[in-house]
Amino acid sequence: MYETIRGEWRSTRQRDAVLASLTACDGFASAQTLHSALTADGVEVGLTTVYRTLHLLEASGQVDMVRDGDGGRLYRPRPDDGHRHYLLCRRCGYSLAVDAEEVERWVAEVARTTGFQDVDHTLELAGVCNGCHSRHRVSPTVI
Amino acid sequence: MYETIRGEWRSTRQRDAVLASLTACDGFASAQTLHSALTADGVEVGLTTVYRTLHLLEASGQVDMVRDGDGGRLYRPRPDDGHRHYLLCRRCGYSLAVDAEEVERWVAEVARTTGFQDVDHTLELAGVCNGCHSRHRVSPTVI
DNA sequence: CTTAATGCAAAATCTTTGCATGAAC
DNA sequence: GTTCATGCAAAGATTTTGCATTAAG
Repeated sequence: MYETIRGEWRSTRQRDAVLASLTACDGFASAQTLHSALTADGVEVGLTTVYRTLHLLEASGQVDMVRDGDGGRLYRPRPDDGHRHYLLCRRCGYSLAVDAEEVERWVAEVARTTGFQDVDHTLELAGVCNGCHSRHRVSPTVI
Repeated sequence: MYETIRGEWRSTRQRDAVLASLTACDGFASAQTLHSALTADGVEVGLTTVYRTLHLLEASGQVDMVRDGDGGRLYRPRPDDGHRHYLLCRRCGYSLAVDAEEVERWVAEVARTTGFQDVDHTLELAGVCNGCHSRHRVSPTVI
């Protein structure tokens, strides 16, 4: 398992590095991307540890996770005020946090009317940002 | 590649079987689930073909795809009136189509205000249905 | 006949685990 | 010193491809 049953986890060089790296690259990054970035920077962290750390960070609410178009996991440090939704650019990977208050309310309403308990939701938006659209047809990048 | 560049695709025993099987099991099914079901029914279809057929069906808008909690793909025949969103029960896999008109409008508005082009969205709701909740704690099943 | 679909086995991803070693506290 | 974290290599799971064969139109 990934977590200490309960309580704080230890602070280690690797965990600090993963979080730092994730914070550094703004936008979303996958476990593999982070691992490569770290390695490129000469920071030695096992890929396994990156995965485990991201799980921890996600479970403790310090990072957000979204899925890319192929079901892969992408992470980003959580802005600071909880649950967020993003609009990602399909071409350049640029991401924009959007205010989804309206959707939150809608979800609550759906939960109420259907009688489902513990309803949670995932919502992801993807499009082509202004920049990419004007300088039309950039070679497709990450995400 | 999966598709004939343009134009109709051929009707085959396998494709019919996949679609029939997907239609039969209401609720969502994964490629693997369908393949097992078909095999169990004595219908011989390669797993590869199931994958390819599902891609085709999705691309042509005949089925909906959602992602389960682990990024796997689940498919279901599309109800008949386009784009749909679902509320899935985490325990039993029961699924309910929900009217997300409001969300559609919200997405359009976001697209407009951000200037992003070709914005599309994924929205998934998961909770615990009434049944599962009352007969509290059923062993977690699929999905 | 001509072109597309099938199915197998093999590859490619991405992610998780077993287990011995090493680092925190 | 205990307990937890690391990292490797290996296993899993899911999805995709190469290619020869078979079936559709």
